Amino acid sequence: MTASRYQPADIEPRWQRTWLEQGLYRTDTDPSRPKYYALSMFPYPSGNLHMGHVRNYTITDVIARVRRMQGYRVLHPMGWDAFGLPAENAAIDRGVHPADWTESNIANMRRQLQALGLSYDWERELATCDPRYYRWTQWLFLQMWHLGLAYQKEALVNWDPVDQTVLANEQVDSEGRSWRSGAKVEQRYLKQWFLRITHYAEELLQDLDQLPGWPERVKTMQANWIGRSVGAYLEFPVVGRPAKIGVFTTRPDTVCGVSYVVLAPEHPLVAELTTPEQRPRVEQFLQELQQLSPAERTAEDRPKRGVPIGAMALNPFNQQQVPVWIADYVLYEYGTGAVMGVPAHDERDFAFAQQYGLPITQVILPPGVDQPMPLENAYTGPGTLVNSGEFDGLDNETAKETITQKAQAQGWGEARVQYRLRDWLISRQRYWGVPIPVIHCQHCGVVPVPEPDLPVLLPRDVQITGRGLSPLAQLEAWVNVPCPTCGRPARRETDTMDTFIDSSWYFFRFADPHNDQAIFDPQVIQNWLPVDQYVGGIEHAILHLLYSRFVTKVLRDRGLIAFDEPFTRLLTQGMVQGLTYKHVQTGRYLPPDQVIQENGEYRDKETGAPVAVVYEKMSKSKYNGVDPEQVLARYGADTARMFILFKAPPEKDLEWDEADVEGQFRFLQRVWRLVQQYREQPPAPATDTTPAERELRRTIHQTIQQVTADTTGEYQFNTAIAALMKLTNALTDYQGTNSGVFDEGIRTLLLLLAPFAPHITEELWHQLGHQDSIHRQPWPQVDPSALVVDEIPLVIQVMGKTRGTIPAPAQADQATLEQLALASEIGQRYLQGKTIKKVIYVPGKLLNFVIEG
RNA sequence: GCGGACGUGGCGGAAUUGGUAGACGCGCUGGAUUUAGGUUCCAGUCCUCACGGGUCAGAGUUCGAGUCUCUGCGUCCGCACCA
Repeated sequence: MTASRYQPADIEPRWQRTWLEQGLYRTDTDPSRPKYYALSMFPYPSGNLHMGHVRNYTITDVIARVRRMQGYRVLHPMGWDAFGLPAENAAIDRGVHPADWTESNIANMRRQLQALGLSYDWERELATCDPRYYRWTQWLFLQMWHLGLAYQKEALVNWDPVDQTVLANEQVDSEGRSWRSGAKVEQRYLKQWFLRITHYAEELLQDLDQLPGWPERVKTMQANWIGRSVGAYLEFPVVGRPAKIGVFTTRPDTVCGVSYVVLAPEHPLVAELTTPEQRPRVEQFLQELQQLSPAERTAEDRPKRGVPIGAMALNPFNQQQVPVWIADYVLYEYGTGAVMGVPAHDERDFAFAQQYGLPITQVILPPGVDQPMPLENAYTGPGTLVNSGEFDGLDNETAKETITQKAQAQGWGEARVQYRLRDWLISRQRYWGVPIPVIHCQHCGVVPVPEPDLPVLLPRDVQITGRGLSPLAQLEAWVNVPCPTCGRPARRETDTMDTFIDSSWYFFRFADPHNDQAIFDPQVIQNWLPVDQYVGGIEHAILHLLYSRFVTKVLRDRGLIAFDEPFTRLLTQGMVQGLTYKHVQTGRYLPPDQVIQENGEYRDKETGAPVAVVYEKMSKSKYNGVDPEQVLARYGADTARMFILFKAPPEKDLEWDEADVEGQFRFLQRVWRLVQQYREQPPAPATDTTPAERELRRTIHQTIQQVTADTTGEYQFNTAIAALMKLTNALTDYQGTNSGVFDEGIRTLLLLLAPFAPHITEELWHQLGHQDSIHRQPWPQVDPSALVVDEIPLVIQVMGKTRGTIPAPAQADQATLEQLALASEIGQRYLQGKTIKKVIYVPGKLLNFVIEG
């Protein structure tokens, strides 16, 4: 037996070693080439790669490899989002230091990534927990501090009473429970650090239009998150007191319909304005609210509750006095934390007024209605003003402007744009994060750590118990420092930063990863950024992607970069789902070995209960995970990559299916055998090109066209691979001799397949006698002349119905083709004796005969 | 409730954007090779014996609709008292 077998376990590690030794994927910095920056969202080093990672990194790797072959200098780096809570949990659960735990996880995952054959430039690797990196995270924070974009304030935060720690909003589920302990979170007032992302709200919204390469869905989510509303700020003086209640409304046109004013329960004016008679009721109400989680309090199906606080407010537009209430449906964090209640024209106010018997005054008449009628629901549509004094008769859109202008002229208010976006709370009372580089001095206040003193190192020797204060706060030796300004005893900030800050600028650092003089050299950034193609999960549609856009704009305003947006194209890949068994009745998940199949039905092995077979996102608790290492051991990296790219388009969810994995393995085997047979075949002397060869050559160049389009335009790796399979089939079916065209076919197949299956193609390329790496070869070019055909199948339609095709000369004109069609069997059958009214001709494609009757 | 996306064979998915629906793969069926095979190869595989009919259902535009418009049904995702 001469033909060797395809054995990925042999060839893959060998080539991975060679590539690394040769520095094959070191970043090409030749400035004469166009740049391409391909980036996957870097992972949290949890210890093991999962299939989601494999999918993400394979996609970006193919893109990077194609661009390299096309002559671009490609930046394709990898690093580690290495700070975060799981490391502290490991310390608590197993007594490992977070740094050691993280380091060994990184080592393992780096090995796993290398086993996938990903073409990273490992010389640019970075980890956010490295002081050489987080020094610049601290520097970035100080820039924001100097710009007034970082500040401290008292804020309501989520407090987990079991874990004794603060949680970020995203770590609390929709029922108000901690993701880790499952405890109901409480609201506490704590002094926290914030970044003023709201300063950029308008620009973050507007610049979404600069991003045609982003999925519409992500842009919509960001726009909703920013939540721009146009309206007015209006002031209601409190009767008998100097205080004024400011409200934000999108409906200034309804101001004469105000029948009460509501403050959020947390509003500072509540204490000041509550009358002695009302105080007991108010305090009881506030206490009741304390018992509820934020999620419970704001649940929409909950009846709205409130109490009057005794004070009256004056509506300056009609001089009416209306009561001031507090109610649970008013959010302190949005707008001014106070609203005007217009029951007739706002659904929430309507419900509230009905419940408490407050007056409902209609001030907008729907079109075609000429006098107020009792309302069954709030009327929120357009109309004409009534009961509004001087504004009666105005259409309500005009009235919005007129009334806002009057408010402004009289000093009662102004036009205002309000955003839903809140400032970014970055304080974390945790150990494994970047220390916030400030010092609190009794005499000088908050003093930033001077830049030469950076980094503020995270001390190694700490007790991590998950109880009590932040671990850093307990390290007296670390906390106590002299004030940088006055030299007197002062204390370090003991909060660390949200890890989303670490990841909001890492893509800059990859361009200049070893710079120890600056966060980066602006020249180098200009040379590589923005990121041309960013790939990651949809779960970051808002958080990471919004934060990164914000930081980019800050750096731009600081004069360090000259562009507005960090990621030109964004691809959000779909989930990888596993075969999942769950009880039909209970929805409980079952391990595969607990399930038996009989007569096509799936049942619980023990109880016989019916079991549903579905695909769901892979997770330990669902017993549906597939370990990448096992797949690699069994089929090799090339098969895993091919499967994951072929099974579904990149944005769609992907169902892991062992049978399809084997299908890909079979395909690579076919390619292997094809090349082995080709090697054994003696080369034939040159002859005239046969029709079969012309046909094959056309297939070759159609494949080049298809694969090129699918890997550089709209990413459709599944159809690219389908085209490669077709080419393989065509080469296998080719009955001719070992001709020049066949040579071209084999060579082109390997070159086009190389970005997808880098190992087998490299091996076969060398077996064919090439010395240089296939991954350094230029990308095949389409020869337009190869696509030209002599004869086409012309589609014949009658009245729009396809009746078949006839072979026709490609160059023939319409009249000739019509003659051919009429003379053909199809023409005889369907057109004989009919009157042809009209003929539609699509050049090179079809003839459609429109006939009488 | 609001916003977005989507509905194509037994399954995953194709269809140059208005021009032969079902590429490619999985699965399945039959055959061949093999000591054997969960190997490989060959043939077939939308439905129908056929005429024909088919892209969730219904209507519309068009010579022609999976593709465009409207209505309905269904699925998925995001937001959810944001004034």
